[in-house]
Amino acid sequence: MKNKQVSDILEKFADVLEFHAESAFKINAYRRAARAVLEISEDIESVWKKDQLSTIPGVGKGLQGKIAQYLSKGYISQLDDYLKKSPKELFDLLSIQHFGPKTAALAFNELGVETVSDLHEVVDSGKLETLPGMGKKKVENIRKSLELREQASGRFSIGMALPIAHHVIEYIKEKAGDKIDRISPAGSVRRFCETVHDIDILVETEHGREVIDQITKMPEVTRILGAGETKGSVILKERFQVDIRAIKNESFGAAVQYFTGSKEFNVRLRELARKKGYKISEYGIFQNDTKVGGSREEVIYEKLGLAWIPPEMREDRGEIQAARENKLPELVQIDDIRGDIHMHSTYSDGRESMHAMIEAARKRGYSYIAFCDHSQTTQYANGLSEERLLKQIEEIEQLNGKYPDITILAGSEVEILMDGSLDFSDKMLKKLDFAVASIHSGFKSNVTERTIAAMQNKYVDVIGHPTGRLISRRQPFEIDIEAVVKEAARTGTALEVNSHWDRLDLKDIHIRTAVKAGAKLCINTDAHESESLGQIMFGVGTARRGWAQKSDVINTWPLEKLRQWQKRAH
DNA sequence: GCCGTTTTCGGCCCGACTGTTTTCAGTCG
Repeated sequence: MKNKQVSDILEKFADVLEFHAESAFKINAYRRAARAVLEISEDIESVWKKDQLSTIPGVGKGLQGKIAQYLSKGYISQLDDYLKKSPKELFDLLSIQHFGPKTAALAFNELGVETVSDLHEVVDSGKLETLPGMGKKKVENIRKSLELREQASGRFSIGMALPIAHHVIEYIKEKAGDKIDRISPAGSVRRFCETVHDIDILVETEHGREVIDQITKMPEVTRILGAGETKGSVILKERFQVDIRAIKNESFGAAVQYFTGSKEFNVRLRELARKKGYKISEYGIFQNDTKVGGSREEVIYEKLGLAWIPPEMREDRGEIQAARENKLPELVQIDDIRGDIHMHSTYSDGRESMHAMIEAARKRGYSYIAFCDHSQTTQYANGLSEERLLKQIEEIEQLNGKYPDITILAGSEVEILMDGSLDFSDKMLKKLDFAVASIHSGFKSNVTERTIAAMQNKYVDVIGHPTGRLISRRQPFEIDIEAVVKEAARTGTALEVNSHWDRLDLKDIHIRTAVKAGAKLCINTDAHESESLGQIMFGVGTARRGWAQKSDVINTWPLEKLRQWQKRAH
């Protein structure tokens, strides 16, 4: 699957064009195409081989040729020509804040700045400051960015960001509750993106300066990037950037809409607004310079003739069209989840007893759960032998007697072996209520075929974390999602949406593919301690980003329906 | 470079902030 590589090279092409001051519209066309390539779940190489590159939105004649050249030869000659006339570390240079393409071109042409360390040098020597249009403050900003670049690391997980956002919101409510009205997260946190760059929080207040002053006094603040009347920006714990904006009542809805994004979504929405004779900004929606809305987000959608679009869908993936036709899906919600059917206990590598996990599940109001501890070949995770699994089944029977308000299912996270077989016999699997089949080794060997083989087993209900990625440190398997999804729909096997913040696997666009194909999903936490059951919200958020409805998700169903659905039932 | 329920040519989202200027360019979101 080379979609990521193709997308990256188109982004780089756009950067280079920007450096060489080509038309902004042309640059934008490259970026749109880069994004579109990433959005399709089909392998770009097979699309190309079928001669269907033109079906990708934003890919016309010119880009088709470039993508084809990249896929067949591994380079784009026109890009290479540009690169010859560009700084060696152009892409690193452009990633520095306040050092955009124009400044980079100036520094390259006048001072021969080719690398980040060249830039360090001309900043320190004062040479940069001598260039036309440059001054003390500009150079100082660049110097700060260089410094920050060394400590801050790009994007971090929604699993870390959301609790921080909630913490900041609680802090503001506590310290300045009397000065604020509404308060909301915005940006990628509100959209439940899998990773975020910074945390945006909007506050409705008439006392912007005071509220923002409060934020800068938070004990976790390690650096104040700015603090004014309408905007404050701080770094928490040397890592997380939090931007707070103080908004007046009459603009709050427009601001929440605007700062929630995504950028691509906003662009589309504004295009539509323009066509309908409106103009929208973060201050409101205007008709002939008269403000016709702004306090409430919903009004903007109403004026444009759209159903309100849930934040998780705002990615310019067809949701505006759907909202126009009143065909938005009714997305699955966290309260729809009736049970978590992939969790671990001290039987394998969980940190808490079954008893503790059950108590936590009851607190969440679940009506059923399944223990799916690791199976015998997963030695490193203290996987269960048949003998120990039988013992666990027995204990679960007793626990069911003890807890009449929740049904505890005996399951296993059974291993998909190198040849596609499972590491428990059918005879053993038959004794269980539920089975999740996963791959934990042999990441590079026939993953698609092995997964398909596992789905053909009548005792396998769910494929666990189907692509195996770890967001912070491991690439997904080379797996043919289209093929897996098709087989999942055909065999009646659900695909897991693993809620762990570092997995979120399946990811949003794959979920969308699955839903379209009629495959079922199962949103689980894979919890190894009771506290992690709360992570279900990240799985639900990701499923919503994939347009999943309640009916698509098997663990929103009553237990009876779930049992009926299982292959083993017929 | 892409695209078409106003267009096959002429459009392509919007505004704030900053710093450098004396009317605006660059950067960012």
